[in-house]
Amino acid sequence: MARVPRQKRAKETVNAIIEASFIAMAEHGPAATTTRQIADIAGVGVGSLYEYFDNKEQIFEVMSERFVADTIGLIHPLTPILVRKPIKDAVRELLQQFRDFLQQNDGRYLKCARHAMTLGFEAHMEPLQKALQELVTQYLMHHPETLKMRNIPTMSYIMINGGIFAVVRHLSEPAPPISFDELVEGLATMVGHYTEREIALASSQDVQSG
Amino acid sequence: MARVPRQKRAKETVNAIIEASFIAMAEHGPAATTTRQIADIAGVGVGSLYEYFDNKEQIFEVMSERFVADTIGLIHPLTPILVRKPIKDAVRELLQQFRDFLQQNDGRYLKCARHAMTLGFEAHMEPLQKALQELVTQYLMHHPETLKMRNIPTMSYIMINGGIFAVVRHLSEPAPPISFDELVEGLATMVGHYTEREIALASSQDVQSG
DNA sequence: ATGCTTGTTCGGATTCAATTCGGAAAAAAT
DNA sequence: ATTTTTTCCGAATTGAATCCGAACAAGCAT
Repeated sequence: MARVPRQKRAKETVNAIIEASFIAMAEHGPAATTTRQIADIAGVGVGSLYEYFDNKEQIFEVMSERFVADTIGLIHPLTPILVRKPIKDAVRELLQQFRDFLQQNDGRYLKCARHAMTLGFEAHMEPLQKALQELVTQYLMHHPETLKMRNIPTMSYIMINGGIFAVVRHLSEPAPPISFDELVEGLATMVGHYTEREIALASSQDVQSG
Repeated sequence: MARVPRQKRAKETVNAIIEASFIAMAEHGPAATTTRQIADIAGVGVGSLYEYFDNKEQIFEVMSERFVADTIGLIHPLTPILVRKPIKDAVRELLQQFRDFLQQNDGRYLKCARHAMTLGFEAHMEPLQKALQELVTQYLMHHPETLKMRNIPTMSYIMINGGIFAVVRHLSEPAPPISFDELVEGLATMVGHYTEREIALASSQDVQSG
């Protein structure tokens, strides 16, 4: 941001701009969204955009940041609930909540997420990654038997990255070959089987070595 | 394309433009790549770009198509070799080949894949998806016991999409939390455990119902 | 209230990249 | 050699992004 809004009026302007960006973006996609459209929807002059944002790209960046922050806001309060559930239920619950989250506000987030990759939202994904990492860690602590698994960092890396992309990609497809529910079930099964198999292996190791 | 190149000279021009796009794109990213840069690198006038491409976006589209076609060119001849291997070996081999492929030409493909999402290259990914689907199908046919698994379409969807993204993302990260070998091993293990568990489940079903 | 300073808004002017266009040069066809 | 087709180009056009300075509002001391 070129400048920080000090007065209430200015803060409202900044907010209106971001809101307008979500709307314009959801409607036209990022490439076809012009500064004039954003300004018109926000009800401000074009020049005002540049008071608080260096350029159009930065507006989208702030949008992505807000999206990521809101997603974390979804995950964080969910954590204590998820860690009590069996792993497959936890995965299912998380993904269904995520879907509902994307579909609120007339699917605004969904439409943005669809185009989100079209922007550099990967860059802002790190906090989300951290939040999910934290969720995994919490989960493992509540289920000591899962700590027997090997390669926990590797597997959580795969599940988090692979999971995010599989979901976003699915949402981006106009005619996905499988339903969202099938995707959710598949991811839950995948995670479930992996942990079961690893725990079984760890137990047999115990028998052999101890 | 606005026009089709008929003479050899013209075909060379088109090729030079695409090559130049790869180079410019790898260096500056898609947003910062200008038509003038492409033209300069290709050694042609700006006007020439528009002889064979409707606009800049279309140049990127053709690039994406070439990238996808080249990737398929990697996978296709690999298929008969992979289908004979145990599943974990097949996954390892495929991923290592894919990494080498992305890193050739000074990482040109990798850099493009990194920004690829920034373009609409997802749109052109379908043939790649098909090729991988075909690989999975071939594999299943060569290993009849795996056909007992449930939800094969769902699981291949997850593995293909999740796998591609995990690899591209990992290779793009400046300081990844795990090594590439660990990632490969993790993905191989994940796939391996899943199939083992599913096959075991299917067998116990057989016992119960038959 | 009044004058002063700081913050805010705006839209015309400017800049810059994408795209167009018309004619010159090269290749092919006659 | 001449005509026709294909190719190439870069100056001119266009339109969106960005800048800027005047006009307007808010805060604040006197």
